[in-house]
Amino acid sequence: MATASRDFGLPSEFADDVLDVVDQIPPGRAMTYGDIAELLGRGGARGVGSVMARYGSDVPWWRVVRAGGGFPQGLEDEALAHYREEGTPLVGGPLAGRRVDLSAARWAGGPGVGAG
DNA sequence: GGATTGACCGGAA
DNA sequence: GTTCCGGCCAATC
Repeated sequence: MATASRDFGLPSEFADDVLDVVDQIPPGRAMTYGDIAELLGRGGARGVGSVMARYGSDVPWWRVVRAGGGFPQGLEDEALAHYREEGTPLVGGPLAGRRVDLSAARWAGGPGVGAG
């Protein structure tokens, strides 16, 4: 697994795995860097972020947020635009949106993802 | 292999 | 709510 639509070879299986999980996040949902790292069982919030910074362009990176629902550094506006069109639950509503409402958007890796 | 960077996390003031 | 600090890990030069 972890190699379905990407064939440009990644520097490590970790990177490939991270992108794979992010790609599994359904629209209108979101996950935190720490959650992805924990779902994989390795890496870490920092490790996930590092991979995303280089290869996140190939996956719906906006569905990945920081702990608490914050947006990726330097892409706040980009992410916000995607949440509005996907209908992702935002704190205070789509007009106040500055954070994702993880209490409603948090995705724990649906059935078939991770170790099960 | 060493040093530096970066889309992070949690705690405290 | 904002700011400062240490810890954590992977990619890059």
